[in-house]
Amino acid sequence: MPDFNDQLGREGVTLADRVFARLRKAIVEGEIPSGTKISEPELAGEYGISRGPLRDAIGRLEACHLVERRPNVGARVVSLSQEDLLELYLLREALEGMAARLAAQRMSGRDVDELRRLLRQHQERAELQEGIAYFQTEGDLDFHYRIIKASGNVRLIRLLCDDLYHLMRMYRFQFGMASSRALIAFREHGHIVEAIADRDPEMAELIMRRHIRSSRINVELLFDDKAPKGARATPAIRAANIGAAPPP
Amino acid sequence: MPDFNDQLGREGVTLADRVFARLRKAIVEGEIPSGTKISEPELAGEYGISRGPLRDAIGRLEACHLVERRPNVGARVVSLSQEDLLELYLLREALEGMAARLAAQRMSGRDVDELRRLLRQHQERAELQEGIAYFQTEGDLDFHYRIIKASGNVRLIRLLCDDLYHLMRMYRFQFGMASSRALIAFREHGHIVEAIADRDPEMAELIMRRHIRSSRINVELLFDDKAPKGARATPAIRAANIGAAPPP
DNA sequence: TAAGCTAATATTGTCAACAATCGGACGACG
DNA sequence: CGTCGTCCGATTGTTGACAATATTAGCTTA
Repeated sequence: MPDFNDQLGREGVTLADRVFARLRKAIVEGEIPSGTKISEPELAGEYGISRGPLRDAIGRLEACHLVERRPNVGARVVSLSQEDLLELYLLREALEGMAARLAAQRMSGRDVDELRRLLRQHQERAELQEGIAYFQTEGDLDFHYRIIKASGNVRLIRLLCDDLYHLMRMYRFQFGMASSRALIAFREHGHIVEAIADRDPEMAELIMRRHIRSSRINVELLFDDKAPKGARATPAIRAANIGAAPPP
Repeated sequence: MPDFNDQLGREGVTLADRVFARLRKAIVEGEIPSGTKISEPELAGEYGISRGPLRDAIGRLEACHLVERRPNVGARVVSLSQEDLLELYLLREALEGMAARLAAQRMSGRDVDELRRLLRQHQERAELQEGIAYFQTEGDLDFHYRIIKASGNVRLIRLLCDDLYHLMRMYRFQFGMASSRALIAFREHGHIVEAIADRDPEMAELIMRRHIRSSRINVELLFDDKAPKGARATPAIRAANIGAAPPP
């Protein structure tokens, strides 16, 4: 299980660090719903700190694109949208494809074995739970997480692990996308590992990109099913519209 | 000429916004050298503001990875390294490849014409100045900037235009990489536009990736030349290697 | 009655002072 | 003579109060 909070190895020492981690967790896991207005005095009182560090934390949340801020107005938790999720998948396709390519070039034999072991673990769990829980338990994210780390590109790692993956987790919490693709996804993971073990960067990138693209298409179909017409309201969308500006 | 400061359309209204823009410019253009320690009281006095908004601005600089901060110690302007630049190129290869793909899918005919006109402008300037200044005048960045915007993927746009491109500009200011590749790069730009005009996403992505990869290899060779260990490659040899895709 | 303006209120942005922490210098000890 | 411990100065982190701005409620007027 990846530790998404090890921003700097140790957990934050400063107040702003800690409240940032707490807020991020609360937002990602849906404890603070999408579209909620962030009241500085209220939160400051709740966390028992002053507004200074809190503003700092909110600033970092804004940098992660978890809240949106308008000058002299305030910050709101981002509203998740289908379009944004699809855009996110395109980013992942490009970036993680590159990560897989680099991993195939630079990963050590030991780490490949480690990766194989991880997959075996997943297989056991997946068989036990008949596949449905592969995504829910974040085994999927775990696998991707390791590939990214194995790329050795610190900039790529920071970008994906510090920013984008929290967003992915947020989407999963809100849309709860356990899917019929779980078993297929698991097999695709196996193919990726094989390509990496073969030291075939082209192939590793190709499969990884297809893998993520398939996920995106799956989500696309899911949306189309749930929303035959424009006016559908998933829970997240409904929550997002609370207090939000009326659409133009 | 791309406007790298239109973070939110209008220029910042709040103090932190303005000082952030000023600081970013100063850092990118080398006015504040790499590795410099950022003294909060000093800068606050210099800009005539309090430490509050200044800390906010520094926080945003940290989010852009233009400064690095250690708790209870302070912030320093990032030190540019060859490895980091090469990593940056890999990111660009992945992301701008995707941008070119999307642009080929979604760009309007009018915008393609606009892009052609831009290239003609570049050609005139390039012919006048015999190619050397194509990179220096940021015509290159300008072209890439437009492709990215044309992708229509707001997340991709924000990532590349708000963060990575300031870093690229910083590297150009510091390493001054005007190169013999200017004319070749210009021709490659032409090929990219053709692929987009043909509505050939695969091809557009392929060429864009090769284009950026060639730039990376060029920089790599440049570094190797300057490094004392290897034999110096003549410009002819360097030119011969330009654009050659690595064998499969 | 509805639209527009004004004033009150609450929230955000900014400031200056206080507390906590780090880096370096000096001196003591092995 | 080198190394460790301690102290001091300076810088950062934090706090509460002040000023500026946006939102909202109420009032006036067509």
